Amino acid sequence: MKIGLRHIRYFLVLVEELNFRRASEHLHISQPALTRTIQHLEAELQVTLFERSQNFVRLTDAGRAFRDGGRRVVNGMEATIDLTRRVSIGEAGALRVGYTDFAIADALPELLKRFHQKHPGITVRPHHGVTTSQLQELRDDKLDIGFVTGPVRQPGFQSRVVQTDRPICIVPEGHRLASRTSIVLADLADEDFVHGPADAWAHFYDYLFPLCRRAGFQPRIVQEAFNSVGILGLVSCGMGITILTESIYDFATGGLVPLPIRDISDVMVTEAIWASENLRLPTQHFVDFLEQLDKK
Amino acid sequence: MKIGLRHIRYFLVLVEELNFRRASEHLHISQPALTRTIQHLEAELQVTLFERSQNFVRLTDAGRAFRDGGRRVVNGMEATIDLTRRVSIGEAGALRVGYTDFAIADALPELLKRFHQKHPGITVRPHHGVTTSQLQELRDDKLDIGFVTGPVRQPGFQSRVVQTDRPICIVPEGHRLASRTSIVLADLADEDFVHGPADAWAHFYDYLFPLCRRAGFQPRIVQEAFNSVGILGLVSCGMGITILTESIYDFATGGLVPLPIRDISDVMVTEAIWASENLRLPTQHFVDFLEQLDKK
DNA sequence: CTTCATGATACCTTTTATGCATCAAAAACT
DNA sequence: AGTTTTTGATGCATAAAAGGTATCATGAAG
Repeated sequence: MKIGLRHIRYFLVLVEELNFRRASEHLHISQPALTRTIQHLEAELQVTLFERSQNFVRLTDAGRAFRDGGRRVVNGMEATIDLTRRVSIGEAGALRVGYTDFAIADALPELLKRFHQKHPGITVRPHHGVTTSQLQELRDDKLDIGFVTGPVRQPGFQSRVVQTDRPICIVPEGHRLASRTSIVLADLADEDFVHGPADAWAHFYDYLFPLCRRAGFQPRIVQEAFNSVGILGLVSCGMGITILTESIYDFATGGLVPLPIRDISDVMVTEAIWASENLRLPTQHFVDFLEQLDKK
Repeated sequence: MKIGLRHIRYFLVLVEELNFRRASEHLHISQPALTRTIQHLEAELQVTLFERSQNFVRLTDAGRAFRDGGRRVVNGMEATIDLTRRVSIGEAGALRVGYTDFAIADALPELLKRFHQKHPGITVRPHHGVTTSQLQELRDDKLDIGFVTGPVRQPGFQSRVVQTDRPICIVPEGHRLASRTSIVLADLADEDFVHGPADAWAHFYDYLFPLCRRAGFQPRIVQEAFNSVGILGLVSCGMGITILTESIYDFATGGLVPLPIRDISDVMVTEAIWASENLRLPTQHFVDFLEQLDKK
């Protein structure tokens, strides 16, 4: 015979009552049934849990230890059952969200905050990553939703624009262009650029390079940093200039000058992307949430 | 029907194997029995835990939640059973130990350290208190062992001397006696004394006052502090002098001068005291431990 | 000295769990 | 293409566990 949750539940009620008959009534069973269940429990444990006499029933030291542990077990079981049910109806769960520097600097924080208000049981697990790595993680089912630099067209996946940014040029204080109020792209033809590695930042380059080519030059990238904070850092110590978005510039600590670029009309888009089929419930909730944003 | 630990154990094995037949062999039951148990579990939870087909068995999101919670429950149950058994044979448990300033300043730390080495499963719960309050707590079964200022003779309790201290006089730097290398009690006849409250420190007074009376004076107590640290503090700011033990003087931070008292031959004893009957197992272990100290 | 309340035991019934035989469907093999 | 094997599910009979009723022994209260 093995110890089951039934034994523990009966035991805990008896601990409260310290009287077999009253405890058995509370449990809606007969008194002999309770007596035998406690006997079986003690036999299986090889431990006396109660001192009994006709006058009193009281816990032994070992009984107290079993009471404390038993309560934890029963509470843990109830919590587990509750959580499992909530997960099964999508009221609880985890959502793995990928994001780029561009997304986290602008729309994403507010978006996640509102999603959390609507679905407080769903834990958002943020995964930082560039567009290419997020797309791979989506295909590998390591990620539920990606926030990536668009436009992306991935077979089996759907996407939706959540953010548009007009790129700006960022130069260090004291730079020859720092006193200008705005520029055109051609002004940057002979500048040194600071940016991210070509493989990781491929999607941003796909957006930026054609614009420069149209303006008649190929940007000369002389320094690479692994994220936008690093890029801004290198710019501020005079290693070169860069083109990023205004929201990212807002994170800079100083020593930098933002310059609007008059002849860029194309915006840079950040898209949410997710699998078109077999969505997990938290993902489905997030997609519904994104779609409701349009209606409001 | 209710969920029992059996359901969870079977479920967890199936989670490991993800194959009903193999899991049933591992459990030493037939495959239909396992299928039924999992069906009952899912019916009771009203949750699908596994996606099944003839080709594969895999967990749902809810199944993963139940797996994590179920593991905690089963581990908690096993730990509880183990702890309960250990408590019942006295291998684990709690020992409520009372101690005075005199005890904790000298013998007790080493004693408790060695006891813990011998019985690592027993947690010592220290309760600071003066002799009188410890005796009350022993009678009320709030304490298993007291370390008190002796001699005490309490009906139904046994005691054993664990520490003897020769009292010394402690005066502040710059005091008229501070340059002496030792004194006799009569030197203190006209001094102001700092000590603890009469009710709480009754046992110490019972030891000290007769000595002073024999030396021909009644100590004049002008300041009271609640513990020995407070007494030493008041002495060091010149409020008076005191008589305590050398081990307590060792805790002083400075500004004090210790003076041996040549004409005190009676030592001050600290005793361990415990009930003579119906000892809890940890208490019995401690008493046995104290008795083994003599043999070594 | 009786009455009452307690926890334990004996005996029987109901409920639950299990094993065996078997099925339908898909995969693996010939 | 056809056969064999493997998978999880189901029907039915059996074993084991849990429960109920009646009753006992013991100590407390009246």
